[in-house]
Amino acid sequence: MSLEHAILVSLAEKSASGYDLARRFDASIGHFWKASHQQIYKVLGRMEGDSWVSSQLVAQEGRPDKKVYVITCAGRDELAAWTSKSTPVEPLRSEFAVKLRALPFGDADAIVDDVRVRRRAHQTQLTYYEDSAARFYPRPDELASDELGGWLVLRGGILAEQTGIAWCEEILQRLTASDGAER
Amino acid sequence: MSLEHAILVSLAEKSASGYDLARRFDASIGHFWKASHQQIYKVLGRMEGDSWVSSQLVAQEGRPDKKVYVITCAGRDELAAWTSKSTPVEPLRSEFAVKLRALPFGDADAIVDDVRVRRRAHQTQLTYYEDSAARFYPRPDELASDELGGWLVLRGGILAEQTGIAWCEEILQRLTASDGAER
DNA sequence: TAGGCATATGCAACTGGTTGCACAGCATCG
DNA sequence: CGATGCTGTGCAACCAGTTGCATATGCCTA
Repeated sequence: MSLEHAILVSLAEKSASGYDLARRFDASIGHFWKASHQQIYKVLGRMEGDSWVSSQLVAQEGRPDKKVYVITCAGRDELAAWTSKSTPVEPLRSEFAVKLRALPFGDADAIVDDVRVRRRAHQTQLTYYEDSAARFYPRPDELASDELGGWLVLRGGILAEQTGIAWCEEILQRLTASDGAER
Repeated sequence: MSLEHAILVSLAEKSASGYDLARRFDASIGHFWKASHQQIYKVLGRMEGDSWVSSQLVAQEGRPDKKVYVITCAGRDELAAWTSKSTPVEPLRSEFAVKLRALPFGDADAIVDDVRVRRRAHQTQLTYYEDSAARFYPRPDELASDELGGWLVLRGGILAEQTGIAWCEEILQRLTASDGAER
Protein backbone atom coordinates (compact mmCIF):
# COMPACT_ATOMS: atom_id res chain seq x y z
CA MET A 1 0.00 0.00 0.00
CA SER A 2 1.13 3.45 -0.71
CA LEU A 3 -1.05 6.24 0.63
CA GLU A 4 1.06 6.08 3.79
CA HIS A 5 4.16 6.64 1.73
CA ALA A 6 2.62 9.39 -0.34
CA ILE A 7 1.74 11.15 2.91
CA LEU A 8 5.23 10.57 4.28
CA VAL A 9 6.72 12.14 1.16
CA SER A 10 4.39 15.09 1.44
CA LEU A 11 5.18 15.58 5.13
CA ALA A 12 8.90 15.16 4.49
CA GLU A 13 8.63 18.05 2.07
CA LYS A 14 6.64 20.11 4.57
CA SER A 15 4.70 19.48 7.78
CA ALA A 16 0.97 19.89 7.43
CA SER A 17 -2.47 19.27 8.90
CA GLY A 18 -4.86 16.69 7.51
CA TYR A 19 -6.74 19.47 5.80
CA ASP A 20 -3.57 20.80 4.17
CA LEU A 21 -2.69 17.31 2.99
CA ALA A 22 -6.14 16.86 1.52
CA ARG A 23 -5.60 20.00 -0.51
CA ARG A 24 -2.20 18.83 -1.69
CA PHE A 25 -3.86 15.60 -2.74
CA ASP A 26 -6.29 17.68 -4.78
CA ALA A 27 -3.33 19.20 -6.59
CA SER A 28 0.32 18.24 -7.06
CA ILE A 29 0.61 14.79 -5.52
CA GLY A 30 -3.03 14.16 -6.29
CA HIS A 31 -2.32 14.09 -10.01
CA PHE A 32 -0.95 10.59 -9.59
CA TRP A 33 -2.41 9.51 -6.26
CA LYS A 34 -5.91 10.57 -5.23
CA ALA A 35 -7.08 10.55 -1.63
CA SER A 36 -10.16 11.91 0.10
CA HIS A 37 -9.89 13.80 3.37
CA GLN A 38 -11.66 10.97 5.22
CA GLN A 39 -9.06 8.52 3.99
CA ILE A 40 -6.24 10.89 4.91
CA TYR A 41 -7.48 11.43 8.46
CA LYS A 42 -7.91 7.71 8.93
CA VAL A 43 -4.43 6.88 7.69
CA LEU A 44 -2.84 9.72 9.66
CA GLY A 45 -4.33 8.22 12.80
CA ARG A 46 -2.82 4.84 11.99
CA MET A 47 0.52 6.40 11.11
CA GLU A 48 0.64 8.25 14.40
CA GLY A 49 -0.02 4.91 16.11
CA ASP A 50 2.97 3.50 14.24
CA SER A 51 5.02 6.56 15.27
CA TRP A 52 5.77 7.49 11.68
CA VAL A 53 4.37 10.95 12.36
CA SER A 54 3.65 13.03 15.45
CA SER A 55 0.99 15.69 15.80
CA GLN A 56 0.65 18.95 17.61
CA LEU A 57 -2.47 21.01 18.12
CA VAL A 58 -2.05 24.55 16.84
CA ALA A 59 -4.48 27.33 17.74
CA GLN A 60 -5.26 29.78 14.96
CA GLU A 61 -6.87 33.15 14.82
CA GLY A 62 -10.11 33.53 12.94
CA ARG A 63 -10.39 29.83 12.18
CA PRO A 64 -10.59 26.45 13.93
CA ASP A 65 -7.59 24.85 15.62
CA LYS A 66 -5.63 22.44 13.51
CA LYS A 67 -3.53 19.37 14.15
CA VAL A 68 -0.18 19.73 12.43
CA TYR A 69 1.58 16.48 11.60
CA VAL A 70 5.37 16.20 11.49
CA ILE A 71 7.30 13.25 10.10
CA THR A 72 9.38 11.44 12.74
CA CYS A 73 12.78 9.76 12.43
CA ALA A 74 10.98 6.43 12.26
CA GLY A 75 8.87 7.85 9.46
CA ARG A 76 11.94 8.95 7.54
CA ASP A 77 13.48 5.51 8.07
CA GLU A 78 10.34 3.87 6.78
CA LEU A 79 10.31 6.14 3.75
CA ALA A 80 13.95 5.36 2.96
CA ALA A 81 13.34 1.63 3.44
CA TRP A 82 10.36 1.82 1.12
CA THR A 83 12.35 3.50 -1.65
CA SER A 84 14.97 0.77 -1.47
CA LYS A 85 12.37 -1.94 -2.11
CA SER A 86 11.26 -2.51 -5.68
CA THR A 87 7.78 -1.44 -6.66
CA PRO A 88 5.88 -3.95 -8.81
CA VAL A 89 4.78 -2.50 -12.15
CA GLU A 90 1.12 -1.70 -11.59
CA PRO A 91 -1.03 -3.36 -14.25
CA LEU A 92 -3.09 -0.87 -16.19
CA ARG A 93 -6.77 -1.02 -15.46
CA SER A 94 -8.94 0.69 -18.00
CA GLU A 95 -12.70 0.69 -17.99
CA PHE A 96 -12.41 2.48 -21.28
CA ALA A 97 -10.61 -0.48 -22.85
CA VAL A 98 -13.42 -2.77 -21.71
CA LYS A 99 -15.79 -0.42 -23.45
CA LEU A 100 -13.83 -0.60 -26.69
CA ARG A 101 -14.08 -4.37 -26.58
CA ALA A 102 -17.83 -3.92 -26.14
CA LEU A 103 -18.05 -2.10 -29.49
CA PRO A 104 -19.89 -4.91 -31.33
CA PHE A 105 -22.48 -5.18 -28.55
CA GLY A 106 -23.14 -1.53 -27.85
CA ASP A 107 -23.80 1.94 -29.08
CA ALA A 108 -20.92 2.93 -31.38
CA ASP A 109 -22.04 6.57 -31.64
CA ALA A 110 -22.09 6.98 -27.88
CA ILE A 111 -18.64 5.45 -27.67
CA VAL A 112 -17.34 7.86 -30.29
CA ASP A 113 -18.75 10.76 -28.28
CA ASP A 114 -17.05 9.36 -25.23
CA VAL A 115 -13.72 9.21 -27.05
CA ARG A 116 -14.08 12.85 -27.99
CA VAL A 117 -14.80 13.83 -24.39
CA ARG A 118 -11.83 11.81 -23.35
CA ARG A 119 -9.53 13.46 -25.85
CA ARG A 120 -10.56 16.87 -24.60
CA ALA A 121 -9.93 15.81 -21.00
CA HIS A 122 -6.46 14.59 -21.89
CA GLN A 123 -5.80 17.83 -23.77
CA THR A 124 -6.89 19.93 -20.79
CA GLN A 125 -4.72 17.96 -18.43
CA LEU A 126 -1.77 18.16 -20.80
CA THR A 127 -2.08 21.92 -21.00
CA TYR A 128 -2.21 22.09 -17.24
CA TYR A 129 0.94 19.98 -16.89
CA GLU A 130 2.77 22.02 -19.50
CA ASP A 131 1.82 25.24 -17.72
CA SER A 132 3.02 23.77 -14.43
CA ALA A 133 6.28 22.72 -16.04
CA ALA A 134 6.84 26.19 -17.48
CA ARG A 135 5.98 27.86 -14.19
CA PHE A 136 7.80 25.67 -11.68
CA TYR A 137 10.67 24.37 -13.79
CA PRO A 138 11.50 27.16 -16.25
CA ARG A 139 15.04 25.82 -16.71
CA PRO A 140 14.71 22.03 -16.78
CA ASP A 141 18.37 21.57 -17.65
CA GLU A 142 19.47 23.18 -14.43
CA LEU A 143 17.38 21.46 -11.80
CA ALA A 144 18.30 21.35 -8.14
CA SER A 145 18.46 17.80 -6.80
CA ASP A 146 15.30 18.30 -4.72
CA GLU A 147 13.42 19.42 -7.84
CA LEU A 148 14.32 16.41 -9.94
CA GLY A 149 11.61 14.09 -8.63
CA GLY A 150 8.84 16.59 -9.18
CA TRP A 151 10.08 17.33 -12.67
CA LEU A 152 10.29 13.66 -13.66
CA VAL A 153 6.78 13.01 -12.36
CA LEU A 154 5.51 15.94 -14.35
CA ARG A 155 7.28 14.56 -17.43
CA GLY A 156 5.54 11.24 -16.86
CA GLY A 157 2.21 13.01 -16.69
CA ILE A 158 2.93 14.90 -19.90
CA LEU A 159 3.97 11.73 -21.74
CA ALA A 160 0.91 9.87 -20.48
CA GLU A 161 -1.50 12.59 -21.59
CA GLN A 162 0.14 12.87 -25.01
CA THR A 163 -0.23 9.13 -25.39
CA GLY A 164 -3.86 9.33 -24.30
CA ILE A 165 -4.53 11.94 -26.97
CA ALA A 166 -2.73 9.89 -29.63
CA TRP A 167 -4.77 6.82 -28.73
CA CYS A 168 -8.04 8.75 -28.88
CA GLU A 169 -7.15 10.09 -32.28
CA GLU A 170 -6.28 6.68 -33.60
CA ILE A 171 -9.62 5.39 -32.30
CA LEU A 172 -11.56 8.28 -33.81
CA GLN A 173 -9.84 7.79 -37.14
CA ARG A 174 -10.90 4.14 -37.13
CA LEU A 175 -14.41 4.66 -35.88
CA THR A 176 -15.34 7.63 -38.02
CA ALA A 177 -13.49 6.79 -41.25
CA SER A 178 -16.10 4.20 -42.20
CA ASP A 179 -18.87 6.83 -42.04
CA GLY A 180 -16.92 8.86 -44.56
CA ALA A 181 -15.09 11.70 -42.79
CA GLU A 182 -17.58 12.62 -40.12
CA ARG A 183 -17.50 16.02 -38.43
CA MET B 1 -17.87 -0.55 -11.43
CA SER B 2 -16.81 -2.54 -14.34
CA LEU B 3 -15.87 -6.16 -13.65
CA GLU B 4 -19.50 -7.00 -14.32
CA HIS B 5 -19.27 -5.37 -17.70
CA ALA B 6 -15.92 -6.92 -18.52
CA ILE B 7 -17.50 -10.31 -17.81
CA LEU B 8 -20.55 -9.42 -19.90
CA VAL B 9 -18.29 -8.52 -22.82
CA SER B 10 -16.38 -11.74 -22.44
CA LEU B 11 -19.55 -13.83 -22.26
CA ALA B 12 -21.06 -11.93 -25.18
CA GLU B 13 -18.04 -13.00 -27.21
CA LYS B 14 -18.34 -16.58 -25.98
CA SER B 15 -20.12 -18.44 -23.18
CA ALA B 16 -17.82 -19.80 -20.51
CA SER B 17 -17.44 -21.20 -17.01
CA GLY B 18 -15.99 -19.23 -14.13
CA TYR B 19 -12.76 -21.10 -14.60
CA ASP B 20 -12.63 -20.24 -18.30
CA LEU B 21 -13.28 -16.59 -17.50
CA ALA B 22 -10.51 -16.60 -14.92
CA ARG B 23 -8.12 -17.78 -17.60
CA ARG B 24 -9.31 -15.14 -20.02
CA PHE B 25 -8.68 -12.59 -17.30
CA ASP B 26 -5.14 -13.93 -17.06
CA ALA B 27 -4.71 -13.21 -20.76
CA SER B 28 -6.50 -11.00 -23.31
CA ILE B 29 -9.01 -9.02 -21.26
CA GLY B 30 -6.75 -9.32 -18.26
CA HIS B 31 -4.17 -7.05 -19.86
CA PHE B 32 -6.34 -4.10 -19.00
CA TRP B 33 -8.61 -5.48 -16.29
CA LYS B 34 -7.32 -8.00 -13.76
CA ALA B 35 -9.62 -10.27 -11.77
CA SER B 36 -8.98 -13.25 -9.53
CA HIS B 37 -11.08 -16.37 -9.81
CA GLN B 38 -12.60 -15.74 -6.37
CA GLN B 39 -13.75 -12.33 -7.48
CA ILE B 40 -15.14 -13.73 -10.72
CA TYR B 41 -17.17 -16.45 -9.00
CA LYS B 42 -18.53 -13.93 -6.54
CA VAL B 43 -19.58 -11.50 -9.23
CA LEU B 44 -21.02 -14.26 -11.44
CA GLY B 45 -23.26 -15.23 -8.55
CA ARG B 46 -24.50 -11.67 -8.20
CA MET B 47 -24.96 -11.33 -11.95
CA GLU B 48 -27.05 -14.49 -12.07
CA GLY B 49 -29.17 -13.01 -9.28
CA ASP B 50 -29.66 -9.93 -11.48
CA SER B 51 -30.52 -12.21 -14.43
CA TRP B 52 -27.72 -10.79 -16.54
CA VAL B 53 -26.42 -14.32 -17.06
CA SER B 54 -27.82 -17.81 -16.70
CA SER B 55 -25.88 -20.95 -15.89
CA GLN B 56 -26.07 -24.57 -16.85
CA LEU B 57 -24.20 -27.47 -15.30
CA VAL B 58 -22.22 -29.38 -17.90
CA ALA B 59 -20.75 -32.84 -17.22
CA GLN B 60 -17.34 -33.48 -18.73
CA GLU B 61 -15.28 -36.59 -19.34
CA GLY B 62 -12.02 -36.93 -17.48
CA ARG B 63 -12.51 -33.75 -15.47
CA PRO B 64 -14.91 -32.12 -13.01
CA ASP B 65 -18.32 -30.81 -14.03
CA LYS B 66 -18.46 -27.16 -14.89
CA LYS B 67 -21.05 -24.42 -14.73
CA VAL B 68 -21.29 -22.69 -18.08
CA TYR B 69 -22.57 -19.13 -17.99
CA VAL B 70 -24.49 -17.62 -20.90
CA ILE B 71 -25.35 -13.94 -21.28
CA THR B 72 -29.11 -13.27 -21.22
CA CYS B 73 -31.13 -10.68 -23.12
CA ALA B 74 -31.19 -8.57 -19.98
CA GLY B 75 -27.41 -8.89 -19.86
CA ARG B 76 -27.08 -7.71 -23.45
CA ASP B 77 -29.41 -4.81 -22.70
CA GLU B 78 -27.33 -3.86 -19.69
CA LEU B 79 -24.16 -4.03 -21.76
CA ALA B 80 -25.62 -1.82 -24.48
CA ALA B 81 -26.92 0.63 -21.87
CA TRP B 82 -23.51 0.74 -20.26
CA THR B 83 -21.76 1.57 -23.54
CA SER B 84 -24.11 4.46 -24.12
CA LYS B 85 -23.20 6.07 -20.80
CA SER B 86 -19.98 8.04 -20.65
CA THR B 87 -17.08 6.59 -18.70
CA PRO B 88 -15.23 9.06 -16.49
CA VAL B 89 -11.52 9.35 -17.35
CA GLU B 90 -9.86 7.25 -14.69
CA PRO B 91 -7.19 9.23 -12.85
CA LEU B 92 -3.77 7.66 -13.10
CA ARG B 93 -2.53 6.18 -9.87
CA SER B 94 1.13 5.46 -9.78
CA GLU B 95 3.05 4.22 -6.78
CA PHE B 96 6.12 4.66 -8.92
CA ALA B 97 5.48 8.39 -9.24
CA VAL B 98 5.25 8.66 -5.47
CA LYS B 99 8.61 6.96 -5.31
CA LEU B 100 10.13 9.47 -7.71
CA ARG B 101 8.95 12.27 -5.49
CA ALA B 102 10.65 10.46 -2.62
CA LEU B 103 14.02 10.73 -4.36
CA PRO B 104 15.51 13.30 -1.95
CA PHE B 105 14.52 11.18 1.06
CA GLY B 106 15.49 7.74 -0.14
CA ASP B 107 17.94 5.47 -1.82
CA ALA B 108 18.63 6.86 -5.29
CA ASP B 109 20.61 3.79 -6.41
CA ALA B 110 17.78 1.45 -5.51
CA ILE B 111 15.35 3.67 -7.37
CA VAL B 112 17.58 3.61 -10.45
CA ASP B 113 17.64 -0.19 -10.28
CA ASP B 114 13.89 -0.15 -10.01
CA VAL B 115 13.59 2.02 -13.09
CA ARG B 116 15.74 -0.44 -15.03
CA VAL B 117 13.56 -3.36 -13.94
CA ARG B 118 10.56 -1.36 -14.93
CA ARG B 119 11.91 -0.56 -18.34
CA ARG B 120 12.56 -4.24 -18.99
CA ALA B 121 9.04 -5.12 -17.87
CA HIS B 122 7.57 -2.54 -20.26
CA GLN B 123 9.80 -3.87 -23.04
CA THR B 124 8.67 -7.45 -22.42
CA GLN B 125 5.03 -6.45 -22.43
CA LEU B 126 5.49 -4.37 -25.56
CA THR B 127 7.05 -7.31 -27.38
CA TYR B 128 4.17 -9.49 -26.26
CA TYR B 129 1.60 -6.98 -27.55
CA GLU B 130 3.42 -6.60 -30.84
CA ASP B 131 3.53 -10.36 -31.29
CA SER B 132 -0.18 -10.57 -30.51
CA ALA B 133 -0.89 -7.83 -33.03
CA ALA B 134 1.12 -9.59 -35.73
CA ARG B 135 -0.52 -12.94 -34.99
CA PHE B 136 -4.17 -11.95 -34.54
CA TYR B 137 -4.36 -8.87 -36.74
CA PRO B 138 -1.91 -9.48 -39.59
CA ARG B 139 -3.76 -7.04 -41.83
CA PRO B 140 -4.77 -4.11 -39.59
CA ASP B 141 -6.08 -2.11 -42.53
CA GLU B 142 -8.69 -4.73 -43.33
CA LEU B 143 -10.29 -5.45 -39.97
CA ALA B 144 -13.72 -7.00 -39.59
CA SER B 145 -16.03 -4.88 -37.46
CA ASP B 146 -15.91 -7.41 -34.62
CA GLU B 147 -12.12 -7.26 -34.59
CA LEU B 148 -11.89 -3.49 -34.33
CA GLY B 149 -12.32 -3.27 -30.56
CA GLY B 150 -9.64 -5.83 -29.83
CA TRP B 151 -7.25 -4.15 -32.23
CA LEU B 152 -7.79 -0.70 -30.73
CA VAL B 153 -7.26 -2.01 -27.23
CA LEU B 154 -4.05 -3.66 -28.33
CA ARG B 155 -2.95 -0.39 -29.89
CA GLY B 156 -3.62 1.33 -26.58
CA GLY B 157 -1.46 -1.22 -24.83
CA ILE B 158 1.35 -0.76 -27.32
CA LEU B 159 1.23 3.03 -27.00
CA ALA B 160 1.16 2.80 -23.20
CA GLU B 161 4.17 0.49 -23.07
CA GLN B 162 6.15 2.61 -25.50
CA THR B 163 5.42 5.63 -23.32
CA GLY B 164 6.47 3.69 -20.23
CA ILE B 165 9.78 2.87 -21.85
CA ALA B 166 10.31 6.45 -22.97
CA TRP B 167 9.62 7.71 -19.46
CA CYS B 168 12.03 5.20 -17.91
CA GLU B 169 14.74 6.25 -20.33
CA GLU B 170 14.23 9.90 -19.58
CA ILE B 171 14.47 9.13 -15.87
CA LEU B 172 17.60 7.04 -16.29
CA GLN B 173 19.21 9.75 -18.34
CA ARG B 174 18.57 12.25 -15.58
CA LEU B 175 19.52 10.03 -12.70
CA THR B 176 22.68 8.53 -14.14
CA ALA B 177 24.04 11.50 -16.12
CA SER B 178 25.25 13.21 -12.93
CA ASP B 179 27.41 10.17 -12.05
CA GLY B 180 29.09 10.56 -15.41
CA ALA B 181 27.71 7.98 -17.85
CA GLU B 182 27.18 5.06 -15.51
CA ARG B 183 27.09 1.46 -16.75
C1' DT C 1 -29.58 37.93 11.56
C1' DA C 2 -29.91 34.09 8.75
C1' DG C 3 -27.63 31.62 5.13
C1' DG C 4 -23.74 30.27 2.61
C1' DC C 5 -18.90 29.38 2.38
C1' DA C 6 -14.13 28.14 3.75
C1' DT C 7 -11.63 25.97 7.44
C1' DA C 8 -11.07 21.95 10.18
C1' DT C 9 -11.75 17.00 12.03
C1' DG C 10 -13.84 12.86 12.21
C1' DC C 11 -17.23 8.46 12.43
C1' DA C 12 -20.14 4.68 10.30
C1' DA C 13 -21.66 1.91 6.74
C1' DC C 14 -20.73 0.02 2.61
C1' DT C 15 -18.24 -1.84 -1.62
C1' DG C 16 -14.74 -3.73 -4.51
C1' DG C 17 -10.93 -6.49 -4.29
C1' DT C 18 -7.21 -9.44 -2.06
C1' DT C 19 -5.50 -13.30 0.64
C1' DG C 20 -5.86 -17.56 2.46
C1' DC C 21 -8.08 -21.63 2.74
C1' DA C 22 -11.05 -25.79 1.53
C1' DC C 23 -12.68 -29.41 -1.21
C1' DA C 24 -13.38 -32.56 -5.07
C1' DG C 25 -12.37 -35.15 -9.61
C1' DC C 26 -9.18 -37.09 -12.42
C1' DA C 27 -4.49 -37.78 -14.71
C1' DT C 28 0.27 -38.70 -14.79
C1' DC C 29 4.67 -39.83 -13.01
C1' DG C 30 7.92 -41.93 -9.87
C1' DC D 1 0.28 -46.17 -4.13
C1' DG D 2 1.22 -41.68 -3.02
C1' DA D 3 2.59 -37.10 -4.64
C1' DT D 4 1.93 -33.59 -7.76
C1' DG D 5 -0.65 -30.87 -10.74
C1' DC D 6 -4.47 -29.24 -13.60
C1' DT D 7 -9.46 -28.56 -13.64
C1' DG D 8 -13.21 -26.68 -11.19
C1' DT D 9 -16.04 -24.13 -7.47
C1' DG D 10 -16.43 -21.70 -3.56
C1' DC D 11 -16.29 -19.47 1.50
C1' DA D 12 -14.39 -16.28 5.19
C1' DA D 13 -11.65 -12.73 6.81
C1' DC D 14 -9.55 -8.83 5.87
C1' DC D 15 -8.15 -4.25 3.72
C1' DA D 16 -8.31 0.04 1.08
C1' DG D 17 -11.18 3.34 -0.40
C1' DT D 18 -15.90 5.62 -1.17
C1' DT D 19 -20.17 7.73 0.36
C1' DG D 20 -22.76 9.98 3.49
C1' DC D 21 -23.19 12.20 7.60
C1' DA D 22 -21.97 15.03 11.90
C1' DT D 23 -19.94 18.87 14.05
C1' DA D 24 -17.66 23.19 15.13
C1' DT D 25 -15.48 28.01 14.22
C1' DG D 26 -15.75 32.15 12.07
C1' DC D 27 -16.09 35.03 7.95
C1' DC D 28 -18.90 37.62 4.52
C1' DT D 29 -23.07 38.89 2.29
C1' DA D 30 -28.08 39.45 1.44
